[in-house]
Amino acid sequence: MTQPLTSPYAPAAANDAAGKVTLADSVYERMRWDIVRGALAPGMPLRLEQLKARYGAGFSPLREALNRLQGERLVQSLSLRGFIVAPLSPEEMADAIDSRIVIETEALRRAIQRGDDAWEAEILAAAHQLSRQTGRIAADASGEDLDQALIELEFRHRRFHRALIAACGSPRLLQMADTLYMETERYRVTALTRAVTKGERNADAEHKALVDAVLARDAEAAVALLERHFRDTGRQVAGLV
Amino acid sequence: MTQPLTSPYAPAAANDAAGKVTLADSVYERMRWDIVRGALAPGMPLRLEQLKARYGAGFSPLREALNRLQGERLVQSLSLRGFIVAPLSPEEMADAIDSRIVIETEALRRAIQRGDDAWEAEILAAAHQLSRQTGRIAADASGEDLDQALIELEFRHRRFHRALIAACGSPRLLQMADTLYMETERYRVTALTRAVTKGERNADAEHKALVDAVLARDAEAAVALLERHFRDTGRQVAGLV
DNA sequence: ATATACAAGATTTTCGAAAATCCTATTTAC
DNA sequence: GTAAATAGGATTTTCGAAAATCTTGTATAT
Repeated sequence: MTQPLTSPYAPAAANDAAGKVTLADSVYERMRWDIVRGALAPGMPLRLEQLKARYGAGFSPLREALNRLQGERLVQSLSLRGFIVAPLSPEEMADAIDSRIVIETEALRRAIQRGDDAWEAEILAAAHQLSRQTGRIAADASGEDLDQALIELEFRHRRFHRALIAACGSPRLLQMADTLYMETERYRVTALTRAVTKGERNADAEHKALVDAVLARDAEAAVALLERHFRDTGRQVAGLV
Repeated sequence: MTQPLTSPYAPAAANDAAGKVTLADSVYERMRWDIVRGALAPGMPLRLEQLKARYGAGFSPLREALNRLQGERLVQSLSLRGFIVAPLSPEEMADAIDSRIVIETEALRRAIQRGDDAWEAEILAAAHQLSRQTGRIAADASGEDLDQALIELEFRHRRFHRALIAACGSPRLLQMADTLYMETERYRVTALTRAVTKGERNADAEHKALVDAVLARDAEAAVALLERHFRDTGRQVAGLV
């Protein structure tokens, strides 16, 4: 449960050795998180000199991180002109959500067919923790701790959706889902604060319905709910832009 | 039409600027091709000193290329212990083919719905060129030119399958399809020579049936044929291992 | 005999400087 | 006045050396 609150993600392309050891690994994670949460603004040029100061690393680890991030579509490389934070746009968001539906509905079908007790238990545990955190934030939306509380919320939200499909049996589907999750997360981050603190939408109810359908092994219902959940979030975010 | 025969692939993550200019780009492409065709054996450790000699580049561009390749699952990074060529295994092949079916059948459905005249024309052109090359190789399977002829075949095969889904309208589905194509290509390469030169299987007929279904805009039939095509190839490759 | 500690060599990772390239502003030519 | 040429500065890209880490083999202790 002790999670580094500054970066709620597990490494997308898990390194074999124990934990992150190299500077490049660390820069990669910190930078990914900075992009997802918008600390590095979309479209912003990433000057090496500036990154060097920000992350306290030389050119090599920075470049290493940048190249990995490029593979996840979080940064774009302009040959001979450096890197920029991947821009956001309604078209890109729509494609990311569409693709996420393709991947995750298939993964969910497989998980429902193959999942065991441990899978069910993890879903319930994750759903509970997510629900608790949502309630906590809605209750007292104070300024100081809010940021940390939202980060924790994001971590639990991530864990819940990962738990749903974890038993799908396909490393590739899971990896693609991870990448797409992060991409769509960039769009959600802005909208998240408002939605949760002001109770503009009750995603909690949607999550609960999803859990019920999944545990009943009703693949069609679960897939329909998941797809609707994604599309609703997309519409909500689009409405804020 | 003038294609560098040593590397039939377009860059997976297309760089914005004109053509490849940096050393890292060039190393990346050459190395990717070397891995796909097996010149760098699966599981083989990639020692920097050795790569430096092979590609005539310093540590920086090599590392850059390695990191990008990692994102496409063509190499694996062992933290603090360098890189290895991603190993091949029946399990990985099955997952790659399965995932490819998920992505490409969806993309094909969309392309059939949205494709215009240019899309149809490109499919016919690609299918024709592929068929011609297949016949050419089956006719005179001489030793010297065979390698180059097979590379050309691979290039045309790639172009055909890309053409089918090109009109799907989703950059992400196309990129994922590209990545998975390369992964599965690693398994086909070994089997390809034997299959084509000995006429053990007539993929040409499968391709033709696919084109017919697609141009008739019969999505269900086309998707079924594509899925069967992928699975058959998988079985054939598995049979040779 | 087995296990632990240590040293030597190999390899990766990181750094900062040097080279190459791009961008911008100014000048020059027409 | 407009366009091409050019110089200066900024930035990326590449290199090779230095630092850090891992691996292997040998010696020492139990």
